[in-house]
Amino acid sequence: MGENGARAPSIRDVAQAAGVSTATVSRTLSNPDVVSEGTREAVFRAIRDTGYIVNVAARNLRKRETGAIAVLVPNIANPFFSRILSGIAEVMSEAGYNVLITDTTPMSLDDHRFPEYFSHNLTDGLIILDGMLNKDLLLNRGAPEVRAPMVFACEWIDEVPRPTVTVDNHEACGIAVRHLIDLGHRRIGHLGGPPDNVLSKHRMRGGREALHTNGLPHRRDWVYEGDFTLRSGAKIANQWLAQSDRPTAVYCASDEMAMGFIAELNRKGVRVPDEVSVLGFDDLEIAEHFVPPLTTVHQPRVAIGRAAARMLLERMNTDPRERVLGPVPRVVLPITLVERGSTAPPPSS
Amino acid sequence: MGENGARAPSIRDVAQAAGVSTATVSRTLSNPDVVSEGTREAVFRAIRDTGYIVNVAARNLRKRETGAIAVLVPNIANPFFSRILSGIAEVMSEAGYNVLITDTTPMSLDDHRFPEYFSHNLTDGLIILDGMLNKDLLLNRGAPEVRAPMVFACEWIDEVPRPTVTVDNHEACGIAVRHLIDLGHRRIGHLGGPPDNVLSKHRMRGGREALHTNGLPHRRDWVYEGDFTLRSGAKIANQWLAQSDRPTAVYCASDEMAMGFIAELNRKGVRVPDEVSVLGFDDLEIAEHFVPPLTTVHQPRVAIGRAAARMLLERMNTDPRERVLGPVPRVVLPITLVERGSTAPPPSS
DNA sequence: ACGAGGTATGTAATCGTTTACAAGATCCAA
DNA sequence: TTGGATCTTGTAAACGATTACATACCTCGT
Repeated sequence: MGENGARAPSIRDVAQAAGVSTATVSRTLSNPDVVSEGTREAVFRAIRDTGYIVNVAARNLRKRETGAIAVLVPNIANPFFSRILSGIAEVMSEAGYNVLITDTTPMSLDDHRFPEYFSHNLTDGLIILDGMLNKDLLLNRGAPEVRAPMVFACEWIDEVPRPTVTVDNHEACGIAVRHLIDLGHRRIGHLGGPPDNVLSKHRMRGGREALHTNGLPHRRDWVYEGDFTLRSGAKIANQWLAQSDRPTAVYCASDEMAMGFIAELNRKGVRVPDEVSVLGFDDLEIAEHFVPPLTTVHQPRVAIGRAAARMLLERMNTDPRERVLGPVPRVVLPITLVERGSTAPPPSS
Repeated sequence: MGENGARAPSIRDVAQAAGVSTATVSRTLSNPDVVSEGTREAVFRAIRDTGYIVNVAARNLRKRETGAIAVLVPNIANPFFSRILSGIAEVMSEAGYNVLITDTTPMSLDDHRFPEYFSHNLTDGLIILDGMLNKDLLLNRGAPEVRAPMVFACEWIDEVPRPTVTVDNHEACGIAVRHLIDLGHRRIGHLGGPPDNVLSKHRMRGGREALHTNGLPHRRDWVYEGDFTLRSGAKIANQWLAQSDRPTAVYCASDEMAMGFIAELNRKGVRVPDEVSVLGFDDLEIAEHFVPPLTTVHQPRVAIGRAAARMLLERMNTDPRERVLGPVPRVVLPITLVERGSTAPPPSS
């Protein structure tokens, strides 16, 4: 690697240039008030002259903290996460922390580099948005009280008991289904996410129970397996079209699937909501601007981010022993159904 | 902070448990082949038993490299960036690097924490997707040969001479406008991005020149100022509606604006492309699934990410002196127009 | 004039690794 | 048996900051 003699100026160079000790330089930087005015000026001038930037690695090593947290996102391509990240960034940067985002998808690193994230010296804490991480990696890594505290948001892993911020996915889908029933639908299907995903499971079950409660059938051939993406929504549209006996309404595990579904139907000349009602989940920015505007379950995404950040902050400030022994807080944020244009009474047929 | 006696096991603990020196442990980890089989096993066992995780801060300090790069994104909420990030992550993790993403929006850090990113000890390199960063912060920070190499992608800053990966925005908008002209449009408007953004400028000018070349007017009241977002597209729709003398086609500086524009018109009962043609820019995932499917300028986003990553890798491997003295490479990737359903001949009126 | 109390600075240990160098062991050819 | 190679391991010096502690210098009341 391009190693040659040149080195970035260190605190020593600054000290020398300012005619003081390194301790004084350090103090000037971290606590300007304790040094005399003359010294302070000399040090700042020396910093400017030398072009000094603190060596973060050295500081982190010595202080045993980094001033940064990491967010592990399953898929940055999913616009769902962006607002959550905003919420996190907002609270965290106010608290003086840097926020580093990592996509867990390309993590072939998994076994190698991954554990280092938990080592309390790359970051001071972790917010995990990915419920599919290897749980052994998360657990079997030495005493938890010496590891960086972590909290789950949105998704979680049942076997890993950590603080969690979620919405009531179960309840949400109950509300969604009830909305469709209120519109007069009796034949209700579901576009689900990947079957091994926690959210998929809860969303599926929530709807199923609501159907049961209302004496409606939960038909196997009316639940379609997708993966939260636009593309899978479009694919399911074709499955739906191919059926002779179809639901008149579907509720989806994500807005993207709902939109992919609608777009593909549109292309095939089937109008939403005239011929079939579609109900989304997430309330992405675009949902309101889609054609037709999407009826969907609104998740308070910024609030989720903020809550997760605040919870992490709190965990980072509690004694590790207590953190391990104490209860595991869980906060559940309220969702709301926002009715727009993609749902309507079933075709009178 | 929750500091108590407990400490994560260090390499010393492992060495003791395995009955070897710390040097041997270190070697076992970084280069297993040089130690004898017995030792290797003992060390690995000790690592397992103690739950040891390497202290990244200490390693970074000593090795003077971090094995990570940072990507500075202006706004993660913008789905445009996601595929670029995938491209970057792909080649970077293959090269053994971690990718850390930071949103520059909430960077009140700006003056304080920000420069540390350039200090070659938080990351080994930088990919900057934000052309609005403070250029003084980027430049006036000591000798460039001791700072982390950086490359721009998508956006850039003229005053900061660094390698760049872009598309020909100017040309792209020429093609866009020509497409509209070919369809028969003579009254062509533009939804632009923030006026101080590099991309906005180039996209605007490219279209204007094509209009000139074809003897068509570039009317001030037909260029609308937005900020790349859905919301601004919707706002502009209302401006358009309020005009008595309107363009019959608009080309937009982003897909989001195009979609916001279309959705708002739709809500007001104006159909696209029947009454007005709309041409986007970016070719987001959703563009194809929008109703109507968006005609738009396709940016090879994954390729952009890959190219930027490869370029950074190359810069990180060239001698710092040479890097500073040598030429500044620029790669321009080809764009294509993808014709879908949001453009059509003007209303016959 | 003296000591207490306060302020400003310096000295030096420390954080947990990596690695140049030295040294001990083993092996084999002469 | 001896003298290199070759392998394996240990010793100890970095890396560049922070901070507990010591020290020197003032100020001021008595």
